[in-house]
Amino acid sequence: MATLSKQEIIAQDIVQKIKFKQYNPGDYLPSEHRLCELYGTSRETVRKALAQLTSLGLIQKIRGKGSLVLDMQDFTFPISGIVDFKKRDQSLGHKGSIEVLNLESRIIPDDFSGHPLEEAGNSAYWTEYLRYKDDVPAVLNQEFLFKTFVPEIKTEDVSNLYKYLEEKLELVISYSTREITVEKAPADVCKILELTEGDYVAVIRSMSYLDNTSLFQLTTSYQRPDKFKFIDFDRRKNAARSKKNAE
Amino acid sequence: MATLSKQEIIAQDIVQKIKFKQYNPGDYLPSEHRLCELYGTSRETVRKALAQLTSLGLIQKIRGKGSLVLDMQDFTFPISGIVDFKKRDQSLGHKGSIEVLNLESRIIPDDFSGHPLEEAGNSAYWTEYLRYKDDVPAVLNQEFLFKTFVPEIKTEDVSNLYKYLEEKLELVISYSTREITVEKAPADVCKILELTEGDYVAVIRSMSYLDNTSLFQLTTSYQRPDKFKFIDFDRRKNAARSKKNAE
DNA sequence: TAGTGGTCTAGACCACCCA
DNA sequence: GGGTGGTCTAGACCACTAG
Repeated sequence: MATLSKQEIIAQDIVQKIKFKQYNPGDYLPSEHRLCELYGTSRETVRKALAQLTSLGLIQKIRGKGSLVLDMQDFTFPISGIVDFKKRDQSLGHKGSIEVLNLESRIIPDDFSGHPLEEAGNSAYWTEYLRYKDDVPAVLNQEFLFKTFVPEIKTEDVSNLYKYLEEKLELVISYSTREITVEKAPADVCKILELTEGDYVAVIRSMSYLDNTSLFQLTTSYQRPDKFKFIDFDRRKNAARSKKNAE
Repeated sequence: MATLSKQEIIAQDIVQKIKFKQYNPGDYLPSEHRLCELYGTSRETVRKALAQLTSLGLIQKIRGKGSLVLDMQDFTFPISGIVDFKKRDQSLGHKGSIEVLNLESRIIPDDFSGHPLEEAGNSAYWTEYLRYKDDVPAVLNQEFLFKTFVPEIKTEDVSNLYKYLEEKLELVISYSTREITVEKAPADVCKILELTEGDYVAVIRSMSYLDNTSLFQLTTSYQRPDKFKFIDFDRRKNAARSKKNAE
């Protein structure tokens, strides 16, 4: 069973209400005071819930006025990351949209795709899989999964990797770093993504960590340029608010 | 004068101490209790400061143990965004690394670079500028700045745009949305970035907003593929922690 | 068992917006 | 002036880690 904190419950409830148009873009949410009453909690707890929505870009808090619901129409939930699903999730093409090309044991090499690897020599699973969008091979993923944390994995688990890792292996995935570049596609990648020699691809290299800061996954993802879109919501870290700035 | 909250002061102080190796990757920060004493504040305030560092990817909090300083060596500060400066900031090439090609008044067109524009018809400044990296033209920016918020701007202000907007115009820039794609470069962009016809570029389209949610800036940024790198730190939104998951 | 972080509370005072 | 969000406090109880 899932155990959710009050702030989580409140946050998710408001997210749902935004999603299903109970609160609309341009509206203000009920005031924090009112939300305290509605959920029977203290103000700090409500504020922590609202802080989550703020960092997701769902609301903007305006001092003296309230919490304004933003218009994120163009941003399919979730807000940030690779848009790797069609807007309207057709029933066809949904199933079987991932094809696992390879799954085998390998020792971590000295370097992988430019990653600096302190973990060289460890055992891991190596897997390659292809994701289709609009029935076109759109993304080729190549990755290592460290056996220390993933002792066993089957082909069918790869299609729903995070579900498998979190629910079956009960790993707590915590954070990852990503690096996006644009590069000429290697010949083998070209072939798989049905590109012509010399074409460019977007390359995403990422390292993913558990909550105890252990690296468990190394991924290189080659994205067909015409199928690639990365979206991002960014809040400016207000280094300092100012009245009258003296340089 | 800048007015910083306690949590900001604490956060920045710890950031500095990490930056200057007073706290090192692999170390634990002083406990929250200890930090309360050190800064003379309550625990919630300390925790808000640590929450900032967590979302920046500087630390990882581990229950029962402490706040571990992460190794973000490969991530030049700031953590997320376009890496648009050389690792070691040489004195040459630093000055004059931006060349303003164009600055003029224009009416917002019906669409711009695929942006859906409700603001069509408004007056704005239109500016194009070129950013050099390693003495090569690396990024071409084309953007609109709405005159409602930017009534006046000079060529020299463009080279330090956000400094001008925040310090001189006292605008409070709050958030922005970004979209990254990979596209064939238009002919004029090719010429400016010294690419050959048909080459690809990374394109970043962004919309930037003030703290009252007003859109004030629309940008399209063409990045030479060999000079483009986007880095990102991502925390997994823990939908639910679980003991034993039932489906 | 002692120490750590995770969550929550019921107040308080302030700055801002608006009628 | 009354309502809003921004910040801070001094407690409390819990869950987890470690020796």
